[in-house]
Amino acid sequence: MTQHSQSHSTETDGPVLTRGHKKKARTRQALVEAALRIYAQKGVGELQLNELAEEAQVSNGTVYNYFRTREEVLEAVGVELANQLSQRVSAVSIEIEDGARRLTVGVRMFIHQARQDPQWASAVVRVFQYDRNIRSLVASNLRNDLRLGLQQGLLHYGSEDVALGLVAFSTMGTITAMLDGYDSPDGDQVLAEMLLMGLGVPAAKARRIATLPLPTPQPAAALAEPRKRGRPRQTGTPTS
Amino acid sequence: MTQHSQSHSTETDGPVLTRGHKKKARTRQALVEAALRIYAQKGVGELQLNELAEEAQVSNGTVYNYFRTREEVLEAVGVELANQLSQRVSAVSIEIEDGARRLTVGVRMFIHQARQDPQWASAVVRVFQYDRNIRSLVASNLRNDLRLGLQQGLLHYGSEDVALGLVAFSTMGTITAMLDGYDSPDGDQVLAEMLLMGLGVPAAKARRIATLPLPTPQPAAALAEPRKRGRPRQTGTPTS
Amino acid sequence: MTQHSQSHSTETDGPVLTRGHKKKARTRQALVEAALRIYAQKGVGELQLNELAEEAQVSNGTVYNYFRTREEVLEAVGVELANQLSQRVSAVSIEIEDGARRLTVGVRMFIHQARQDPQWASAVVRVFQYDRNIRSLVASNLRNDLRLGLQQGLLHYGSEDVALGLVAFSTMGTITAMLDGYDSPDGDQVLAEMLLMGLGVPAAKARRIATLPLPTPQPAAALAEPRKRGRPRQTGTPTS
Amino acid sequence: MTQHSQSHSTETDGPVLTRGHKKKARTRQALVEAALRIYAQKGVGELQLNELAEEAQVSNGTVYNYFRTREEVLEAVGVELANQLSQRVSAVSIEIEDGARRLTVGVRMFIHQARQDPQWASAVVRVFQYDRNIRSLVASNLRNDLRLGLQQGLLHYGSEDVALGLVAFSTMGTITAMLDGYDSPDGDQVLAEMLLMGLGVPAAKARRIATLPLPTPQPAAALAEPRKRGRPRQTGTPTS
DNA sequence: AATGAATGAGGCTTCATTCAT
DNA sequence: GATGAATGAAGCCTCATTCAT
Repeated sequence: MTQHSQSHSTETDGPVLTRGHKKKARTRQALVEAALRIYAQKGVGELQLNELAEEAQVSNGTVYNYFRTREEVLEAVGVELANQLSQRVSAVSIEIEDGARRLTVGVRMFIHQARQDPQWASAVVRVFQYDRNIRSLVASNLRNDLRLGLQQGLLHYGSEDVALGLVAFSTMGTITAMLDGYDSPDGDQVLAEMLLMGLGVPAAKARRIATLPLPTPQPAAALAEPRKRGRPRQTGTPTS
Repeated sequence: MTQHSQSHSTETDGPVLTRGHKKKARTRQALVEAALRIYAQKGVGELQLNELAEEAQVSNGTVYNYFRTREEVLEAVGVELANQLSQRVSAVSIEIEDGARRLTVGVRMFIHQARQDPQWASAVVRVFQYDRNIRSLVASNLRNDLRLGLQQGLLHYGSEDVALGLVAFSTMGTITAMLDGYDSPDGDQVLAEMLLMGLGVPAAKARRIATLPLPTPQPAAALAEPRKRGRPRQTGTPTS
Repeated sequence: MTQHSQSHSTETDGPVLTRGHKKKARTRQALVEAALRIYAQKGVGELQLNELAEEAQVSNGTVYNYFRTREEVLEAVGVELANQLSQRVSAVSIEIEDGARRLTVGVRMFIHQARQDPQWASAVVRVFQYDRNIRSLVASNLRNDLRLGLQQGLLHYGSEDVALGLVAFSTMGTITAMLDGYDSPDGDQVLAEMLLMGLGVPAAKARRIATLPLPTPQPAAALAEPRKRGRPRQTGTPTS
Repeated sequence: MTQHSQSHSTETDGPVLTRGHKKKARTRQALVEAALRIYAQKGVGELQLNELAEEAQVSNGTVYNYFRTREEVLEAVGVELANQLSQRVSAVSIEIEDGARRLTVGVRMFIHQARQDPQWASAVVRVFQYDRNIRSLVASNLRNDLRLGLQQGLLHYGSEDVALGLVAFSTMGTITAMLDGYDSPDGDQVLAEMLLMGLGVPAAKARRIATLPLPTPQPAAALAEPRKRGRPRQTGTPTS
């Protein structure tokens, strides 16, 4: 009954799948995106399927044509987000050979995109907190850059795991702070510089690398569609 | 007449612990501690009041003699944890005048305690993620040390907010990584060193400061009481 | 364990009971009166024992020193109110020999007192609706007057039961309307006149009887004490 | 899309009853009717939603597809009953031009129906006591007849509000007495005669109007469906 | 596939009652 | 007796899931 058309990923599946009944796959995508919007506002654990259905403009029963269970929705959204992340990051630093710069670019692009699309950023941060698989994925991306920099003699660190944590969590932290209302305009550069220094890059060089212009940004897509119906809501998100 | 007789735990409860008369009011403390244990295992949003009651060995109705609503429990526990944090941190670095060292000691002690009491650590991390008030509190503690180090010419950073995020989130991240299973034995020193370097301390000096022996640790207390009854548990939160 | 000191009735038991420990009996009376105030505001079925305790300025446990169960409280209050009613009514028309006038005076006094003490009136109306024993009591008082009037050739009616209902319910209705906000200044006279006419008294005579001056009113007593303590409520834990 | 599809019952549902498509939406009506049966047995304030669900043969959750809260159920049932009342009354006296007779017919029909369907009567009386909006509605219906009678020179009264209370409450009182076990066979005629006299109609004329034959009665419908499952019941309301 | 009503387990909350001090 | 914390049954309400159309 469910169909599981494997069309996640970020919209890139243009000519894939017999284009006759794209509608079906679109609904699934609409659900996933709606879920991300809800994540952004209320957190992962707070996602409710009737709200999801409403947000995606389908009836509640329809959700079950695409997912067998709530758990499956969470998983699918996690996968989708992971794909988005991989893709956005790798797209941007694909041509860079320098490990330190790859790292820098990744961190800064991430923060940039977060500033442009706070909803997406909020969802990412929350999933990162919620789902250790996502953390693993992010880590494995970073790990490559770190090792590359190490081999190239650009970076120096005592523990790869600690370095990993430093980079990943301080980036997420900067975004969190931004969402909390503490936004420094060139926070991305400042953070990148600090991180490079922390990873053994001399101050002058760190600053130079951290302030290089970024490659052309990606089109964000896929999120930010506002909800249609309903009063201002007030169901969820307690403190944060 | 009814409530909050004894209040905030970590007070030094002067003469005798069991002063008889207010023995009942210690139930509140039992509830808060039970809540922390549950946070540690399942997350903040997953706290359920019947489970809380069971964990604290009281009946469900008793919870409502101390908190009007579930929301109030979350808040009270957040406050409690915030108090614990402030106190532990300030207790440990109270005699240190050097901003860079204060920072270092704080970060390292925190990680140490987390390693000794993973349950407490898990609760702290989760509350930190969940509750922006806790983040604010941690930030304000750190801010003092940062400014001190800056005035003393020991630290150099471009943005206080970013520096704040760097220190706080990478510390929490290191603990999260530890709880995820990535434990580096000297992680605290390594992280401290990286952070100092990131904040402009020369490499050699950073290493020296980061490897100084720590002051005598505090008795952790207050957590780690095991649950008594119940099935093997495993109800909640999937991934994290 | 309970004491059941039979001191209900309306304060008249001056020199009864060894006056040593009147305090005890006073508490019981305080509870009954508090209950009446709550009846007036929320209705009989809505009485809650913790609220009762607060209103009576005792602790919740104390209620159970005087009543074994909530049901017993309701009953005691019903009895008290019945006594009050009998007493007030009979006190006022005790010297009147004319059935029609007795009826008239009873109805009018009742409405008068209701206007002077709306809280008491509200309680009476609600108990009248709730408790058929009270209805019986009121009925039996009225029945005497009706029969008297019939024997004296002053009243004429086809069914005693219907006449009873007419008088009792329209009186309660007038009070209810008053509490609903529809207050006619001399509603008591108007109603009495209508009732007399309905019971076969010629119009002129009805008006004359209905407009006779009333005997001296009773001191109301026993209700209307305001609540003492408390901010606007705030039962729970103030956390901090 | 979710709520109150069919609304207020007593509509004549034109062609076929079971039109298939909106069959589901008739659940609402089942709920309202079930609520009336419970009102009749236990009182308005005593309505419990699990019992309501059982009585209406749906699961408890279903109730919340139609009403957001218990309070909303009470309100909706009140409105429904108000509609039923308006309709029944106006249906019966629609062709009568004489204010006194309209009044008489209304009162008598009401008592008749109450005798035929004591469950419905009990619900009506209880709602009338509980809900001042219902009282207002009844009043506004009566008011028209009273004014008409006044204009026509048939009725004479000093205060419309008092007259209103007299008629309405004595009618409800007669029904209450009937439910209490005091049933006079011609109670409706006797009461009507008394009321007319009370409103200034000469005795002979009053009797003549009060004893005229009534129009054909309405089919009562909508109540009296027995409960299916369950223990012998008897949980609630003690006295009345 | 889509819809939306129905379901019911399970969580939150209240409140009469008990009990130790 | 008086107190007020503790108790737990019972009611309200939510929400993932099922099902008939």
